[in-house]
Parts: sequence; structure tokens; C-alpha cells
Amino acid sequence: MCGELRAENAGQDVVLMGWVNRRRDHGGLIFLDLRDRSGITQVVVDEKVTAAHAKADAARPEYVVAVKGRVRRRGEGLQNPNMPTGEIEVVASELLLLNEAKTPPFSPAEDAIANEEVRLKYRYLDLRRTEMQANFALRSRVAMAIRNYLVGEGFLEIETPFMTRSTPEGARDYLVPSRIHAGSFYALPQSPQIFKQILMVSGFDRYFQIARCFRDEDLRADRQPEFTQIDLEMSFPQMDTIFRVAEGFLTAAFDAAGIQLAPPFVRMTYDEAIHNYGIDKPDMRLPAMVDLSDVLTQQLRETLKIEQGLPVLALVIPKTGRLSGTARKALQSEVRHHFGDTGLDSLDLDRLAMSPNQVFQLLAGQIVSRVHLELERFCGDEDLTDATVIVVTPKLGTPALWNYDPQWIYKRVGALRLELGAKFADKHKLFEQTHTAADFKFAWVTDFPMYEWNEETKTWDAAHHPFTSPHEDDIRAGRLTNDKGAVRALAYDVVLNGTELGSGSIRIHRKDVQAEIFRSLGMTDAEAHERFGFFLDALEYGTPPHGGIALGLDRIVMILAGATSLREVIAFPKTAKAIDLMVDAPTPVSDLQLRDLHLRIATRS
RNA sequence: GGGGACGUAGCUCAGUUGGUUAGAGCGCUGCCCUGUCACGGCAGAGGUCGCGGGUUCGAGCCCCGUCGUCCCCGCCA
Repeated sequence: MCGELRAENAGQDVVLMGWVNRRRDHGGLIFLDLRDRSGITQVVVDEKVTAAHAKADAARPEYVVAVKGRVRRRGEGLQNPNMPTGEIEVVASELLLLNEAKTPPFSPAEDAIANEEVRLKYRYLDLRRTEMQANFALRSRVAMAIRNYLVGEGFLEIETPFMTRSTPEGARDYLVPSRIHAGSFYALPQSPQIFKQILMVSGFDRYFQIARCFRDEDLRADRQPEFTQIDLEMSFPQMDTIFRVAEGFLTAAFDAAGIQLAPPFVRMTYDEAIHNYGIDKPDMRLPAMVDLSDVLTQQLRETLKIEQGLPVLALVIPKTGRLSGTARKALQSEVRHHFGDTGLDSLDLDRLAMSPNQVFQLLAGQIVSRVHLELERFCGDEDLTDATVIVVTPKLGTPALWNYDPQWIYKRVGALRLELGAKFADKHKLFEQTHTAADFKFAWVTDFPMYEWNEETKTWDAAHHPFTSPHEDDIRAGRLTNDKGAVRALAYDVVLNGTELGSGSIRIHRKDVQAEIFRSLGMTDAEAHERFGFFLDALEYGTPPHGGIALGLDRIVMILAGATSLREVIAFPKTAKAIDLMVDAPTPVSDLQLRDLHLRIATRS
């Protein structure tokens, strides 16, 4: 193939087929760079080879050609050290134009890339680009590594249906109308959740699937309406068993990308994540928030007009260098703007330190030493003078604040931490990519809350999904009925650099517990039976304890490819409005099709 | 549903305070060229300034609406 020939192939007769990447016409001598997915080779066509030369003359970029010729080692000074095949060239004896090509709207050979609208419309051209070819080669390798690992661990790959039953919880379903049953619909699966649990009931012990999932929600850079999960489930697991398996296949996946991970990953509870990072998917490429609550005594809070009893938090952004006066002021106003009228404010540490008041000086000293401690924990010994510190305080007597619990402040400051991280990342090379294990900060977050208060419907919803087992202790303490907010779930997320890669849980395997959970979610027994009767039935026929996890393959590959959008690692993705610009989907359908499906379009906008 | 950015030649973009015939680079077409590799030289073609309306003597530029792409919030068990 085009990318494979080297100096040791000199003298060999070869046939190459590929696309014309570039053509350099010197009159009597024409150079064609021939490209296929393995790489690029230079072909030389001399005018003495009349027929071939005429064809090379007619050839244009993106023509598909076949070349017969001999590999020749390039002479001194003619070599191109920037190309893997730069030491050789193929001297053409015969040339065939297998197919012509219209002038493409953008060139797959260019480094500069066109806007996404054009790229997506002509996706087949975009996918010819070296970068995209590399992304999909990587994706294939990663998927293969995961398959190999899981099969090696005794997992069985089993497919589950795409056309299934709508479940009203969770995301919006994509629906498929039934022709045979007027007025009824299949739903595309949001995940194979129930099927994989049933497979455990069936005795399949260790199941996995690289499964397509569908969710009809609004898109983001890291969210597509159809996406691929590495879905697995096992019987008789401890949480640790599942962590080990997931760490195992992630290690295999990263190995396929040339990165050696060193599991086990860091673990923290949900409460710790919120307290230290203000978010349930911490990005640990930045230092944690520093809790200064105990440094700010009651007395000091009164003087500084800081609310009692609420957390005071410091953020530290390393490697920013010493900020100029203007930069500090700009930052200050940015922070103000970020918090708006929430009642959060920032304390000027420098002014505190330079204050003639000794109490303030002391306080500043205490804050600095606390922050320094975190910085040391984070990256050995980092010079604090090179970092920027922001101290966030809840202002005294801000009415709105009275309703806010500490969690709200943690989350709010956590959001600022990420915003500033992103801002300084570009400027000061905060996340320098060395493409080694150190760039990839994994964590397990455990003990998620079981329930989430839904302000809209004034009900408790399942935070993960309703098949998640609550902590044994919380069941025994009766919290399922009288203290839902405190119930912890046996649920866990695996997080990488602030992105949720996947989540899972130990499931409920007893019918009575499952029924009680449904009831606690406000479902009557009749409703539960109507929706999940088949599942409750299955639980009664000898269900093993089981649990599992599902990880987003697209997101894993995206991060490994260094991309910031899933569209770079999905061959035929959809736009932010869920449109496929190449095939132009979705489209209206004919009245005949609608009649077959017993559907009528009610409104057209 | 809400907020923001963008939309000018095939592509990437510039276009001053609203003022004559809307520009550049790349690409494309033709001719020349035997050592290029982002080849080079000469000549040339190419525009519904996203679309619709308005203000104005005059709109790429101002106003209103609309469509599309991207990012974020809501949403995503």
C-alpha cells in the first residue's frame, strides 16, 4: 500500500492504487502523490513513458489511479525527511485512471479544514483526511482491545433488541410506530439495562456488548442522539470486582492508544467530590478547592461581613505566573460577574496581606499556608507565587443566600474553578499534553444519592435508575420512606478529566426491594406491574445478585484522539439540531407510509 | 425553551464613518517548465454579500424578522 514502501523495497516492481493527493507538473516530469489509508507515496512519471505521462497530465486531485512501476531509492538531496516514504519513489511504467473526480468543495489533502457544515455535507471527503482516518483506526483498535480483554475475562457478547418497549423514566425515547399494531410504538433503547439484568437472571454470568443507545435529548459537543456504550453486567459481584474489570479494559483500551495506565484509580464518595471539587465529575488536572471555613472565626466573619456557618472556599490555579494589576482587576470583575447577585463574593488576599491590621495579616498567612498545602498535595512542590488564588465568601445578609445550603456554594465555586481552569489552560499551558498516563486523571465516584428532588413535579426521582440497589444500612434504617434525601445508592461513576465516562451500580435482585423502590418513587403497585410486570416476575425466579457498568466508547475515543467533539470520532454524526447533513435526515414520509403506520400529521410548522 | 458567536468567490477570510466597478490567499481553467514534495512562472474565469422585509438619494455595513452551523444553560433515569 501507499504508506508501506521503504528504502529496502528499492528495485521491487509494485502496483499501487489510491487517490491523487497532489500533482506537481514539471512539464517533462510529473510527480503524483498517491494516497490511501496507509499513507502517501510519490510517483514519478517521465515523458519518455508516453502513455503514462499523458494520463498523469490529465490526472487531477482525488482521481483514483493505479500505477505499475519500480521502487527507486531517491538520490542525495531528493529525499523528503518529513514523509515515512520519503526515501523512495515509484517510477511509473504504466498508469491507469480508474476514476475521475469533480473538483472537491474542499481538499482532503489540505491541513486547513473547512467549516463543519461543509465537512458534514461531504462527509466522505472529510473522512479521507489523514486525521480522520487516524481517528477511526484508533477507534477500531480501542474497540478491539476492549473486546479481547472482556472475552479473555470470560465475558460473553450478546446482542439485545433495538426495537423494544418505551419506559417513561429518564430521557425521551425515539419511537418506532408499529404497522401491525395500530397506535402502538416500539422504542429504541436508551440502554440495554433491563435486558442485561434479565440475562443475569438467565444465568449468563458475565455479559457484555458494544451497544448502540438512543436518547432524544438536545445535543452537546459530547452528546449525540445515538452513541455507543461498552455495556457489561456480572453476577455475584462486589463493587471492587466491577471496578477491576472496568479498570482492566480501560487499561487495555489506552494501551491500544500507546498509553500505559496504572490502576487502581482514585476513589472518592459523592460527598467528597462535591466538597472538594464542587461537582460529581471532578477534573483533577486542577487542584481541589480549599475549605477555609474553620480559619474564618466567628469574629473574623463579623468584621469581614461574611455569613456564619456557610463554607468559605479558596481556588488555586497553578502556573499562571504573577498576574499584573490590570489582569488581577479583570479577574476580579470576571469573578463578580460569574457570581452575579448570588451573594457570593471574593476576598482580596493581597489587600488582606498588606493590611496594617495584624489580625488580617495573620488570616492571610493562614489562608496562604492552607492553599500551599493543597498545591503541594497536587503537584509536589509548586511555587505559590506562580499561582493565582481566589477566596470565595458568602456575603453577610444576602437574602437569597439564606435558602442556599452549603452544597449549592460548593457547586457554584466548583463551576468557577472549571471556568477559570479553562480560561488559564490556553494562556498558560495548564493542561500540557505529554500524551502519557499523567495527562489522564481517572477517578471513581461512589455513594451517589439514591433520589433526586424534582422541583418541577415535586416528586423524588431515581438519581441513577430505579433498579439501583440502595445501601443496605439505609434500607434497614427505614430511610426509603422517611428520609429519601439521605439514602445512598450502590452506584458509581468513572470520571476522566472532568468527563463522565460511564456509570453503573449494584442492582436490586429481590422483588420485595424492587417493589418498594417503585413505591418510593411514587408508583402504585398497579403502575409498576403495568410497566415492569415482566421484570418483577423475572426477579421471582431465582435472580442472582448482580451489577454492572456502561462506558461511553465515543467519549473514550474522543479523549484519546485529543478531540473536543464526538463528531470527530463518529463516522456519520448529527448536527446540534440532530440532522444528518449528508443524507438529509430526518425527512417527511409519504402519505402511503403514514397510512400503513396508522399515523396522521396533526400540525406542520 | 433560553443565552452567545458566526454566515461575503469552491475553501479560509479582509472589507474603514453607509458612498464609484466588493478584495486577498488557497483552489480552479489555459499555457510554459526534468527533481518537485504546500513546486514555480505567466494569463484568466469565478459573487443572489444566507434569505425576506425596512430605513436611506444610496446598504455587505444600520434596524426588524427568518434560516443554517457551532458553543453554553435547561434537558440528558
